[in-house]
Amino acid sequence: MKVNINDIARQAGVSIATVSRALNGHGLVKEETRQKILKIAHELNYTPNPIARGLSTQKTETLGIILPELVDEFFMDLIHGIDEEAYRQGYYILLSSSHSQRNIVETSLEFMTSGRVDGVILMAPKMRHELMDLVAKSKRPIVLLNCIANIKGIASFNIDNLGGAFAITQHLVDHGYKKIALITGPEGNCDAEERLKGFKKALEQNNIALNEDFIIPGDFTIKSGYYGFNRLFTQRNKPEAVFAANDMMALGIYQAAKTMGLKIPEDIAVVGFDDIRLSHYIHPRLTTIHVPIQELGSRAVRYLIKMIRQEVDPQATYHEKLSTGLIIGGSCGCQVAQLNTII
Amino acid sequence: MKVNINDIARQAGVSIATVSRALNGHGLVKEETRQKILKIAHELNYTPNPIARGLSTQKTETLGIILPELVDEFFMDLIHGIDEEAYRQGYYILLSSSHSQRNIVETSLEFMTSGRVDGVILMAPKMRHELMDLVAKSKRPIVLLNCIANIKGIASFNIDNLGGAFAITQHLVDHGYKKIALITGPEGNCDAEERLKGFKKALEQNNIALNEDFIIPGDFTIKSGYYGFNRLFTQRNKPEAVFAANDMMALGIYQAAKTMGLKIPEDIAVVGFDDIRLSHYIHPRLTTIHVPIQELGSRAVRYLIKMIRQEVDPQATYHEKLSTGLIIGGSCGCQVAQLNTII
DNA sequence: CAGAATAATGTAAACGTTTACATTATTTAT
DNA sequence: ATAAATAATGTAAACGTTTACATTATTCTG
Repeated sequence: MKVNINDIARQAGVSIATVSRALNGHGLVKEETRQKILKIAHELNYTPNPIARGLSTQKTETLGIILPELVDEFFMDLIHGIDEEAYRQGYYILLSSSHSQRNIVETSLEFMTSGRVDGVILMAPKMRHELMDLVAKSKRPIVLLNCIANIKGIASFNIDNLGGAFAITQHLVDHGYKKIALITGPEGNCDAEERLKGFKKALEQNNIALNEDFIIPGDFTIKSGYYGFNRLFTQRNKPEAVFAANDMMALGIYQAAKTMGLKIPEDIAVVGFDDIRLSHYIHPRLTTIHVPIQELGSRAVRYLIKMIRQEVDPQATYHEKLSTGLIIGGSCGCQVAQLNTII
Repeated sequence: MKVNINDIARQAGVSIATVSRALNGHGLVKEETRQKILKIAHELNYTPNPIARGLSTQKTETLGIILPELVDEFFMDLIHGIDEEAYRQGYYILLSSSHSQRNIVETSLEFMTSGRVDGVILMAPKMRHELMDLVAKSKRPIVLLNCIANIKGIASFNIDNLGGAFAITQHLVDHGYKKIALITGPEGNCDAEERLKGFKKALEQNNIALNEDFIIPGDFTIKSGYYGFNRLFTQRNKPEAVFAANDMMALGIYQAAKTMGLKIPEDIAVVGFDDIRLSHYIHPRLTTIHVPIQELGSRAVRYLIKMIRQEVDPQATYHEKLSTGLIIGGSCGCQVAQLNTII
């Protein structure tokens, strides 16, 4: 039979309020009484029912995590970071992702109104109006994981896309490349837009004229990298280096280069962005930007819990941009020892 | 101000019990009354508080998912399958994973006793005694995702490791290879043990003597594949084909082969198990066994919900083994068109 | 029309915890 | 010793829903 607080109180010869105070560590309880209660609770394997506690306190110690999809290691790393930090702070993770049967607006609405979660981490690469409305109206703390920065009353976290793209483009420039192309991410995706900005900024700061023919639209898939590179190399004016706005597209470029009989980096230097695991194992190892995804997850959780606990103002405007790191492989032209290659 | 059931009842001029009956669709309610209540609830944006409902019904419509780790695409695919099916059936996912700060026994105990979840999906590659005790004593339905099969009162799901290993070993035999090696998975990991069994069974059924020197222990990492292959090829007696018990180890074999100046499949045929995404992009494409991980997740959820709803006996013994598929690449010696390669 | 059966609704309590405020016990100060 | 202050405990209600069983309303049958 399930033990409840009344059983503990009866056996300890005190009221249920005293049991509650003893177990929760606030309110006055004589130390002697408290020890007695703790001992009995331990003997009877009693822990407070979190559902009842949730109804009483209006807090569930649960965080809602809303993701746009669950398709690659990025999301694994993010969830991993979130899970670790949440656990560390005594929170549970209610996970939800968009798929063919559910969209992100419905899920967001539900999490924000249902009482199941104390706060929400929302990742939506494209922030539609209806979503922004929801976020603005929410009674529950929310942390966004995207480019939205310095908007009144919004807390958001992201990686420094612009800084990373700048760094890797600068690296190509430092190699002496002048004709540098970019295969972009999807239109409307703000990470992609920031990477484009970083690319342009690096060219500008190095007094390299931007050639619009060297900006090819992509969609973060291998295929768009493959076809984008094909397009670049069927143009009259050919680049000497190409920056793929993510590593998957860089893989597509590797494919296309092989098909065309081009050598990397001798004929064409290639760099990517996000340092997926695969990038370690291709030849030459891809030069790319490492992004701290787990840390992104854990920092977002930390701030969200601060808001829930009112340790920071939930209405405050806050933004964090996590810095990225340049990972040197051989694909840009650097001479590196390469042990970890497949072929 | 948060609307509650009393507001709806007052405005509809009925009791809260009638509101509850109307919204939950059971118990008698006059259709006219029901429509009126639904209309008002909709106008006031009322939905029942799930926490209060949970306390009353002792059901939260939440499933606890306990995973041993969150490190690769296997877990992403599994969570994806779980998430989709749970959503389809109106359930939420409370996700928890082991990490440096938490072990699987604690988490299992907590999920089974705390009332936060209606049932649990537990994946533990090594079923320790204390875990088996917990599972046996649990008041909540549990589905295991591992090799435990046909144990009294336990429901479990897994992929057909033995069948897949048999099939891929048979494929090597069909190529005419007689000297076939295996790099195993970790000791005590039952998936690994089943793959070893399938390997042995294929040899036996083809009257090929098992050479113990051709069984090399591995741990599912690239490194153990690399060093395992090195060991195989420093032996006097060398194999003509090697089956890596997972694709990551197969990648390690590719590395080692390159280092040694061996060609795949000309000098040594290589096959793997689990068809990770990376296996599509190496040259030659790895011949491997495809495993339906998303389906594993969704079938486990489906059965768990059946147990929760008492549509099946929660004390019944049940096991499902999901069949695998042979994916032909060039690494075994088959001639295949290979477009999707990196180099 | 009256009684029986069925449909519909309401009342009260349950679920298990937390906590504001009232009450009691103990300690301190004069 | 008495009064005031502080510590400790208890009572009652709250949180928001569900549902067993009682009550009332409506319909059916003889």
